[in-house]
Amino acid sequence: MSIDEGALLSWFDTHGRDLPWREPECTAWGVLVSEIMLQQTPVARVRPIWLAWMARWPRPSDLAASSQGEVVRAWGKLGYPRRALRLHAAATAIAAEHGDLVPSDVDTLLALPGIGAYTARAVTAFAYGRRAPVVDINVRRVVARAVHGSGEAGPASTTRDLADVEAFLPAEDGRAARFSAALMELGALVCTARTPRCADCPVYGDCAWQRAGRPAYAGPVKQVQRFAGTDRQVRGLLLDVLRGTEGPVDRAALDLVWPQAGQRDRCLDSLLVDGLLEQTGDGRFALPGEH
DNA sequence: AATGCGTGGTA
DNA sequence: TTACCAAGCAT
Repeated sequence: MSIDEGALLSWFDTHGRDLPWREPECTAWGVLVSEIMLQQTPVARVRPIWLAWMARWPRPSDLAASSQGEVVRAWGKLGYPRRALRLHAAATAIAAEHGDLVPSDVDTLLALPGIGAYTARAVTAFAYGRRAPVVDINVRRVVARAVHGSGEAGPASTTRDLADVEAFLPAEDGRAARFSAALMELGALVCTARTPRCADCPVYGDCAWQRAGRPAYAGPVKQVQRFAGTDRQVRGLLLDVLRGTEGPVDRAALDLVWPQAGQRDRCLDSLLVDGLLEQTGDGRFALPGEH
């Protein structure tokens, strides 16, 4: 079983979103920045930050010339701010080792910080129009349904997931890249996790899940991570204090954000270990490089 | 392989 | 309101 390329691409032409990182004039650096920002963060929240980011740092070397603190501040509340540090590190490596040009081959991209199996292939495909299986949660869900007839994707397995898509990816570079973008878009707009819009689906007629009578998902239930009360929440509150001020703050200001001293201290320490915060000579705390 | 890592919109 | 969900990565 496969996916009808013509039907999918025709649908993509009509219904694909106009996103700034899909514009023909968007650079490979712009594509890379978008892919990092979009890791676990919705398009609507990424768009304004991406626009500001690209206006301020149009090339990797521009970002590399800024401090980590400025980059973390510009990241704002996109979440998972370690991504901002990794992007800064990747930009530094690209500027220093790759002539300020984002690499185009998967293995070179994989060697950069913050770039994994998905992002490396997304950059290869979307920035350079090369053939590479691009597998994110949207693609895994579409494949699970349309190809395997399962209600949702099981646990991720890079090797298996890549092989799944490799099997039906068009052979030619440009067509493969466009096919991948369309497959992701279908998962994002139509073949959604909670309430799929099957009536609007361009591959409805070939969908294995439909043909099987839309059986309920029988695989392992994936645990939804709690947030309230976790270290993630406390780290976010601590970092938000620094984002909201210019210079270093003293400990008392950070003590206000969370009542439990033990957890607070643990989170503060982990932020220092991660390099998201630094301690000044007089014992205060600052974003990295901002003191 | 399972877990930790932010944040906010939606049903 | 709570629970789910969002273009993953590193360890």
